[in-house]
Amino acid sequence: MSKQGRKAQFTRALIEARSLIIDGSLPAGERLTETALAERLDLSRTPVRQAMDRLVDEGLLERIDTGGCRVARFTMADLVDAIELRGVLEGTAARLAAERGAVPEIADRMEQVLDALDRAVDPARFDFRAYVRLNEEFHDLLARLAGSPIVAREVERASRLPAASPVAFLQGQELIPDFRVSLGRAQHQHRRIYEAVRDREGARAEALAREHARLARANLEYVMHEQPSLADRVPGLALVAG
Amino acid sequence: MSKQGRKAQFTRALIEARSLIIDGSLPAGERLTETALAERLDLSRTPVRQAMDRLVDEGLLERIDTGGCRVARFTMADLVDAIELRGVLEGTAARLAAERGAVPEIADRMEQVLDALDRAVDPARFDFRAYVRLNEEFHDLLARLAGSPIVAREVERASRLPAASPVAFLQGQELIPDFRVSLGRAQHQHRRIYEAVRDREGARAEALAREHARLARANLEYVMHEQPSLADRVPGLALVAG
DNA sequence: GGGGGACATTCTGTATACATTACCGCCCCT
DNA sequence: AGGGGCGGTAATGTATACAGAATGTCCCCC
Repeated sequence: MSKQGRKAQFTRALIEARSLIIDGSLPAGERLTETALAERLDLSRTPVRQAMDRLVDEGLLERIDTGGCRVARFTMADLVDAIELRGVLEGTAARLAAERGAVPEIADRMEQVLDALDRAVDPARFDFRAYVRLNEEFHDLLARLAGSPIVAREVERASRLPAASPVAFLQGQELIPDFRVSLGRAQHQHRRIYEAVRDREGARAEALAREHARLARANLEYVMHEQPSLADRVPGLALVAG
Repeated sequence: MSKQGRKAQFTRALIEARSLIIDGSLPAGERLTETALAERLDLSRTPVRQAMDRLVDEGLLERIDTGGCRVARFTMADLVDAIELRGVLEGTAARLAAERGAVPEIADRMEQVLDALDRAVDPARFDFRAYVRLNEEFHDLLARLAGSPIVAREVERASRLPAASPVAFLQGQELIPDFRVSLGRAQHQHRRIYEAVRDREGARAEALAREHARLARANLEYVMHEQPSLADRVPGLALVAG
């Protein structure tokens, strides 16, 4: 048994199984048994079962009544809904932060992140990797800005739905013609969201955060309609039926 | 091993453990080990562990870094947020149903439920048990009205957060002076929500659904401030610190 | 040739064994 | 007397054994 990490086998099972599903090695709709997966990953059934439970929770697997699982089959509509939901929940986080006042330490950090994002999208010293990292931190901070663990938790959960994550399309975006323009637009929205929260404009903050999530939807639609060849660059898009 | 049910032990562990937490037998903050719970429920660790995983997911338990769990400690603010979230998500379900058109079969059933609810709150033939059952069905139908499995799933998840369920306060409500008036008000809102969905008034439907969840908040605040003695009649209120 | 039923296989759900790790209290040393 | 190390105990993580259920398969009978 591996010495590193307290739940090493479980973690490995979770990560590897998730990869298998997301990159399409396990085709959507395929039946998946504990035993088969355990053998494939060379693990015992115990950690594999836990990992499968977790993946069911994440929505990547569906339980079958009789036992065992099936790889979830997503439609475009499902991904659109997942993105919409993330927008709604981030919007709620933003609105509550505006109404109740933002947690000062998180707001401070957010200002730093926004400044850093400005630098990252500056054409003179464009830094894609920095953008990805900072964008992720922005969304994490936004989830926690209202100081509500319950809200933060659900925002983060919604971000784990397939292709709903704020970072899901950044990979593919590298290959989209004017993606730098798109990142600049996103950063503009980041600023406006924070501004609305700071100025206690709850409705505006909510609406802006929702609209911000629409960027992901636009990217989704672009990839699916204009560049289906990029679909395998975006995590989870292999799951989409048809 | 029990003959009845495919996951009888797991189910028993989940239900009994949840009861122990919700009714306060396991005080908030208390450390809870697999072994201890397994012994207490007279089960092996395997189903107990799965049940604990699930309860962590539901938010009733918190994982401890080192392994093991702690019974979650909720504040009033947490319950308020949980209710707010349910309102936001039901609002989203209602708005999307309005924007995209409601699923006809679900809308049909909803009209029947609304008629039945009218009868249940009619003072002449008031029927509390029927109200509880129909109210639950109304909220279930609302979650699915937009025809989005993703949205329905998250609405239902939010309803499982402690004391956030649409039915959480009905128990205690029996003991509140003019609770019949309150039920009538709730039913009035049910009607208006459905009406807005039917007439494709998305913003109105969303706002009404959010406001409807505020009834739960009002009940929460009433119980906590006016009738703390009722707190143990409402599932989950025993978890609230202070 | 097709359908149905008994059998075999496989899988799940549960219990339990085993090794590793964390926890707790005690004692010793300074 | 207080703090730090040390050992015992208990709990976790993982593997595996076993029984019951589900699935399918193969053969026989029609």
